[in-house]
Amino acid sequence: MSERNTKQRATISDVARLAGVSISTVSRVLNDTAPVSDDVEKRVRQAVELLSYAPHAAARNLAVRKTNTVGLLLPALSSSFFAPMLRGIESAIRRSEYHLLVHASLRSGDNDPWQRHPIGAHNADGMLLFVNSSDDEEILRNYRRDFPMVLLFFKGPKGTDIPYVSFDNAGGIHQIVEHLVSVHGRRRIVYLRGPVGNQDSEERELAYRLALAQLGLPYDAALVARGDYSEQGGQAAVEQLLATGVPFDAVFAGDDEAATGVIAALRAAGRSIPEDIAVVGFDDLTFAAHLNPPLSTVRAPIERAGSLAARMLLAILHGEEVPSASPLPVELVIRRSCGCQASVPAPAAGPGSCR
Amino acid sequence: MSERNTKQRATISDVARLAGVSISTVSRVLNDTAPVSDDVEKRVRQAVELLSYAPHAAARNLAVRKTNTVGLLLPALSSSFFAPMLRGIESAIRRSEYHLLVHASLRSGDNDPWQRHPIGAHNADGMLLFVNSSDDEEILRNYRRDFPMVLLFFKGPKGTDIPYVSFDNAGGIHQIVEHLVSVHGRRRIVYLRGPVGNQDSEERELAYRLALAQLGLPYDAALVARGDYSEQGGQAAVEQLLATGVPFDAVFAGDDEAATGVIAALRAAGRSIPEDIAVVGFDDLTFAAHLNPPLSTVRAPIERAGSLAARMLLAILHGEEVPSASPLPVELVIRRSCGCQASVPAPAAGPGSCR
DNA sequence: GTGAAAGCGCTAACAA
DNA sequence: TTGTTAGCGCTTTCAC
Repeated sequence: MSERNTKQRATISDVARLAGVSISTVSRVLNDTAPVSDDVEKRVRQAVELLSYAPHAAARNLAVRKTNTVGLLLPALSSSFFAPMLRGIESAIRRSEYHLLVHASLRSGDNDPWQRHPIGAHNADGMLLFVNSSDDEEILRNYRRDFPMVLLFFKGPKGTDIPYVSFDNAGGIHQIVEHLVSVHGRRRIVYLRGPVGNQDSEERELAYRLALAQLGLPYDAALVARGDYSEQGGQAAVEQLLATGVPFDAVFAGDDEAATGVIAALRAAGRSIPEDIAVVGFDDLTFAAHLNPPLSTVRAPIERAGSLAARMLLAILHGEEVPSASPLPVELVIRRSCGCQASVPAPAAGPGSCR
Repeated sequence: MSERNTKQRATISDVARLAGVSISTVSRVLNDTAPVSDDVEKRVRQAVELLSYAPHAAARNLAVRKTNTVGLLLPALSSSFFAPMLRGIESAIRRSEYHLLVHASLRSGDNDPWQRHPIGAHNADGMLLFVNSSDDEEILRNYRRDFPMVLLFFKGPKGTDIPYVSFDNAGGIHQIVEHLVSVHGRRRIVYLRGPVGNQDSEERELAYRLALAQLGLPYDAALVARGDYSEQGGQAAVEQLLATGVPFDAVFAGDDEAATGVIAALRAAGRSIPEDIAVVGFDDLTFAAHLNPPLSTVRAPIERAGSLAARMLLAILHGEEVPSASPLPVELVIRRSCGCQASVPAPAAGPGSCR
């Protein structure tokens, strides 16, 4: 039988006793906070090693009034979009002295205090926020307390100036819509929305309308379908569109996941892509290149955005004044679903070119 | 200018003072740990509301000697594999009183103590571990201290009996290999490994060899290629295989990400899939159905595994004895890349059938 | 039903 | 260079 050693965790006093010094001395060598004689330092380090001592974070946090962790609040951990974002955040946080506390908050309105404030000043020094609005109250409260925050892909409640990161939605969308009409002669382009309340989606819709106007194309409200940045959402939206009989020759999905649903629905309905209907997405998630046909889309630097947001938060935590980042540039990625024949992805192709 | 309110966080004493009671009373009503008169309770709750007080986690943790958080250690946050796993873990943790502390530990061997023990008894009550072996020392230390752990997809160091979750690799692989040979007559099937040290990959290789033997096929070491569960790895492996000229008529990739690389490399070399070479994967990640051709694979219940592991850890934290879970059943998913013509995925098709 | 007071393990003055 | 001590904000006996 495995003989488990149930002895308690060693504390700083244990180390001090074993090394024959006071606890403050131990604290000093561990934190390099004051000079200590070589001899003493050696003894302390030996004791630490022997007891495999590790300082208790909660106690330290309490004493220094700092938790050494930053929180991340988002709607879900899964999804192809969050993966690169998380990677960016994690890599930035890892090179700092902070830990990352993550909370995915699908539902809200709970009354358990631990659920109501999953992350806040009580357990983090600052937080990264990706929420679908509606949490304004909580954000404002933190804002008033000067609690460090950085927002991911949305502006905070009005009246606040919380720094945030964002994509240059307008620029990317102008390019891809122009590509669809100038190169492929599409004229009835449906826009597939993201979840209601998603600021990115709203910006993208605006940009879509603007692009249409600039290209001299009429805006038809019937061509705006509601999705939720999910495959099922995209599929359902297209099925409904097909059912109503509104004519269209292209669909611009608010994100790539929705685009895969669009493709599936179109194909199931016997429409060929891109001949009958061109489809394009947004984000350039990892699977986009492997879809059938390979998806033309707008590449958003998601990982970079995550890393940037984290670094902004870190800077704030280090006492710096941090303004919102300017919108991160996106890039047109032309593959086949728009009608181009490029067999190789042609990054940075201008809207007028095709490969 | 926004007029920020820089007042300090309210503490329990502030609440007590405002409510005209002692701090112990406040603690009592907040934790429902002893009867309190209705009147007092009301006053306390009002004060809490007024000050928007939230207990300071570190202080509470210190007092109760419990952190109320569980840690998750994994090699990376991104990747299509971790996404569902994280979702499973998160959803289980969220319905408990615990928080989730995440740490992605790409590199190791660092000497900063915070890096060396990113998660442990100092900041968590238990942990979920997804590591590529080599961290045995740390695991053993925690094990000896009775620190609650649950391992994800690997058995712990020998001599330990740390509970873990796993997939029924053997069963799934037997089915898919048999399908490849019985239905499609493939005889030279390459196995594309995962990262060295990955137990799942080793199990899968063993199962592959066993299946070959049972089907009366010879084992050829030249048909075992090394990958790393990544698209690039799969691509490189196939390119090399092609370069050496070893003949093969199918490739079984250790996971779906590698399979996409395999497909890309094969196609780039002008081989048609599945006519020339059949390819199958493992996991059934979200993109598998959308590949071209749609990927036949073995579906692993990743999200369920994550959730199960988290619930096991929670059970241990609640004082229960928890044995390792029996391997989670996997399921053959036949699409087109194996040579079947099914236009619709046929879940649970037997190895002998094709749609 | 309520309050006083002793810690939880650590850091940071302040002395020596 | 080192030790003593007073907290950090909270829970939890132990009295009352």
